[in-house]
Amino acid sequence: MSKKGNHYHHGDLRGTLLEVTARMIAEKGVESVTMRGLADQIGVSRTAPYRHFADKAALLAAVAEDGFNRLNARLREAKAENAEDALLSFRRMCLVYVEFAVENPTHYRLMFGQEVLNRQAYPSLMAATDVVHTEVVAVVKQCQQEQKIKPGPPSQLALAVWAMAHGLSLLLIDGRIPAAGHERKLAETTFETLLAGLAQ
Amino acid sequence: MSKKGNHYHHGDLRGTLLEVTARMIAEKGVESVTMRGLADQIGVSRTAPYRHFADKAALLAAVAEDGFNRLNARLREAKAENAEDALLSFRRMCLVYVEFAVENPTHYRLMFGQEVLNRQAYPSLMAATDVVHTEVVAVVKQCQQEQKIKPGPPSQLALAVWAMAHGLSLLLIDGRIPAAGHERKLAETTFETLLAGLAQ
DNA sequence: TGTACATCAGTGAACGCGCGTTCACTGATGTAC
DNA sequence: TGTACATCAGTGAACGCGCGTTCACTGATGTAC
Repeated sequence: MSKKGNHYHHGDLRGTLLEVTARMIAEKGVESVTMRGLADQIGVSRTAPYRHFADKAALLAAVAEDGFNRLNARLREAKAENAEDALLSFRRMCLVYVEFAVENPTHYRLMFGQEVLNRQAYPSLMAATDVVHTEVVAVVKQCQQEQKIKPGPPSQLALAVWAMAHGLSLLLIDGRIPAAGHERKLAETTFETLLAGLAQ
Repeated sequence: MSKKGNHYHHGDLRGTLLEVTARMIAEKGVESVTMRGLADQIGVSRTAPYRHFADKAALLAAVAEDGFNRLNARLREAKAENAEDALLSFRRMCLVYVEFAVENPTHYRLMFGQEVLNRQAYPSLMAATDVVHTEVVAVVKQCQQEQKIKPGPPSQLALAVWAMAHGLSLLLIDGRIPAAGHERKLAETTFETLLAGLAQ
């Protein structure tokens, strides 16, 4: 904890790397992230990061994983806030999802993009990714129990939801829909349409 | 047309560039495309491509545009085949869309990805992109006229469709859904769910 | 409490590579007369 | 039909850059006795 004056041992370089990488991604996109630039910006030698991450891919994988964890936390939060009403949970989760993407566009792209190839090599990243799917499936099941969503394989119905959320997020992020400002409204009506199809 | 023996003038370097780039993208992904590699593979000097494209970005934009044109052609074809039944047109177009993406994953990613930044600089690319949206809107309108889709702003309903198609395509392409082989079936049931919501 | 030593997070210089692109040029083509 | 010349698609060498990563190293830390 004696940080002052200690320029040799950084204290929490790993954490700082994750943090600064995330900030660089947010500000300038993934392609702006370089191992050298990162080290320079943190004020550490260019080889220091390699003490904490085997290579650049590993660092990006960790950052992507962090993103999934944040998204998952928000999804769970949305669910918990409306624990008594599954359908409301569902609606909130859909919106929260798109909200997250719109607020963290470059990070969202990293999470789903091709910068991290070879995802098999990062089991914890894959696990974090799976949680999204699991959460959606769970809430669908709950809605089915409350008879707000038609019967059928939950994972299949959940897929429709995820596809919609993912597609809408990306179209918004990439500016393919002129929706500046009223993304929220747009997402709402879109999900209501889907929900109507899921009901019955 | 006297191609034989003429090694100086290629004949159709522009077309060949587009073709080979598309093939490289299909085989190894966009990141594998380099101006040098392209020239080498075609057997032309490394500067020759610059006679036809201002820079790499311009080449990729042209390839992306080509992709949109191919997709649009298939959408129109699907529509024309079922001109008498708007709802059938609609269904076919949805499936054709996902089919295209699954068959041309890397190309599809280029079309919607971040490799081509600065799309404003390529008006014809933007035009080709808009056609997708326009086509979907048109078929939605038609379905509304035949009272197969509920009333409401067609472009908004079309958005739900596009988002679903886009999201499903990407999830499939990126292997985030274990669906090897039965993508088609999966897409069908997913779109049916959406369609149920669009009906009424 | 003091010392010896293993451990590990840092350093700094350098390697080596592939890339996009520019430059001054040359060979082929097509058109005007 | 033959020649002069503008045009344009090619060439080949080279520039210059930023990048990820390796190497042999050194300074700080914590633990065993």
